[in-house]
Amino acid sequence: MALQHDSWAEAAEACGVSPSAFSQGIAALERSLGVTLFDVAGRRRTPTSAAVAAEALARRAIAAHGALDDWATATRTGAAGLVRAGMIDTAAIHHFGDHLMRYRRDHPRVDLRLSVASSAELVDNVRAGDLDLAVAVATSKDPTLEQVPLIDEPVRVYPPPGTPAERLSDPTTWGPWVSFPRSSRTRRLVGEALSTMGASFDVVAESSQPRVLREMVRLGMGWTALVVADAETEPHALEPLTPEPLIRRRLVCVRRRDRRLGPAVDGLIQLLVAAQPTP
Amino acid sequence: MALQHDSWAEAAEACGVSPSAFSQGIAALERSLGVTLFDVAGRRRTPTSAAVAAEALARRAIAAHGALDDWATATRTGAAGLVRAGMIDTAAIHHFGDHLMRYRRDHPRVDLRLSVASSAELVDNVRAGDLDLAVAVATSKDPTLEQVPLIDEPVRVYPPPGTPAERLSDPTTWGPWVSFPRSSRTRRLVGEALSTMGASFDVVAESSQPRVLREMVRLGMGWTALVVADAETEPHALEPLTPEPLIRRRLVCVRRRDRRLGPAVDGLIQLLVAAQPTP
DNA sequence: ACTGTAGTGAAGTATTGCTTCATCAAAGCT
DNA sequence: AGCTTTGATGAAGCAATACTTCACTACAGT
Repeated sequence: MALQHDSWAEAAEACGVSPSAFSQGIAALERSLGVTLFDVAGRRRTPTSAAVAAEALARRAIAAHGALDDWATATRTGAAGLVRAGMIDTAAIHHFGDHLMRYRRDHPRVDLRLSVASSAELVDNVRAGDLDLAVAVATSKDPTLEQVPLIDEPVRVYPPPGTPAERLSDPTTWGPWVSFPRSSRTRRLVGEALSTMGASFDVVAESSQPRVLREMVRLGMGWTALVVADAETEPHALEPLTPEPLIRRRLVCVRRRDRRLGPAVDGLIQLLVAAQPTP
Repeated sequence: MALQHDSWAEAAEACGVSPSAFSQGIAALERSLGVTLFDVAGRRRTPTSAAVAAEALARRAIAAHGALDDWATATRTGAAGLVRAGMIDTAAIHHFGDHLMRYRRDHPRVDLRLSVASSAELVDNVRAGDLDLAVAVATSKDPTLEQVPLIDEPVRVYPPPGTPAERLSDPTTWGPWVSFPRSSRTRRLVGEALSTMGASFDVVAESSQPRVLREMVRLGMGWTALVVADAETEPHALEPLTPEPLIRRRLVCVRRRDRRLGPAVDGLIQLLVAAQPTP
């Protein structure tokens, strides 16, 4: 601004333009505003009282513009933005809980919203565009979705405590079962694996919460097949039938292929793929 | 903004430009910000989550710019601005008090600052540029100042109550006097008038306040010559020697000729010159 | 009075933003 | 499927804007 410079030419230089351009610019501004900003006394230009008021308003306008610029650079670098992420409970709690905390701490200007739900719901939300990314059990091929593998989790079989040893070795005698609700991807995978082994998979109790399934097994309601992280954690950890997993459940990061995500989302995804699975 | 319009072309029309220009403009904006604002799905353009954040910031910037515009029009019409006015006490109280109140009421966005002082001080301040206008006793010709006449005030002679009748008719027996301080313009004018009449003008008591001079006369300390509005108002109004005025004091509106005043100042001046002198 | 200098106007030029026209791809229709 | 319609975009051209350089005027300081 010209208010704090003594000479017209000095102010022009501060603006980085020639004195002539500065003069023309001020004249054009006065014309467009219809307000005289400077009194002319000899070769001296004295700012009018109107000029100081105009300067305050002009500074606010410039600051508002600069705020947009700042936001743009922050968004460009991934320091700011909106990230709508979804995770299944195991991922949110066991595998990526501290990663999420760390991301939150390192990116305070990112608005990270996490929703925990079942794989099916998460993938549906990603498809609808309500979620930017989801960590879920790998789904069938879908050309509109991109799935990058994150973690392979072993799923083991857990009989109720006190099950006779002869039943343990014969899969046809396994069951009955407690498992996730019918819509669960894991339940479907487990069911398929048991069928190929010749075992029945009659589910006598359901819950979406691994904690609840674990307690049911402890109470003798039935067998279950769970991810190790869900089954063998205290309190009341279960004893696996064998160390060998029944199947391996693959957790992937799902996102829409057509949607260009912001750098903030990319940053979170990179963090997830770089994360070593917590054993 | 394009966020609330369904089609790209519709938004372009709302902006008053061709669809092509709109497309180019958005592309340029995305390029300059370095942030993708719209996802392209088929021929559909879906605003990114970044776009809604950017829109909020952009609206603020536009509003700030509009505020400057509003201020400019307000200033142009005289509805807003800064007015630094000066008046001698008589003008501020008797002649223009209610005019000032009215102006304040009608122009709430005008920052009106009134300073009451002697004519000499006021004119000095106008000369220095610290006052935009002053209502004062007419001064000697000064090419840098413009003086527009406002009011002619009669100045009458007031003897102390109980003065012998034979002294009243003979100016050479008038006096002694109480009057304004030596720097006062009115005092000088009165002194000159009395001299030409052959009367002495020995001042035995001074005050810048007409109220005080009036009381001194009532207490018999001496004669005075005052503007009617100052002398003949209750309480303790004085009795004039004759209805004919000794002199007429001319109040003028003084302003610097070289300084371009804002419309707010012009409005006040017009109000003053249009004001009928309160009798 | 002279001279240096600050501010301004005029002419020319580069950049910007717009329009029109052409092109391309996605929807919609039969 | 094939055709047509339509909406977004790129290219060329044009107008407006903002900047530069250069010349000029008038103030200021010796």
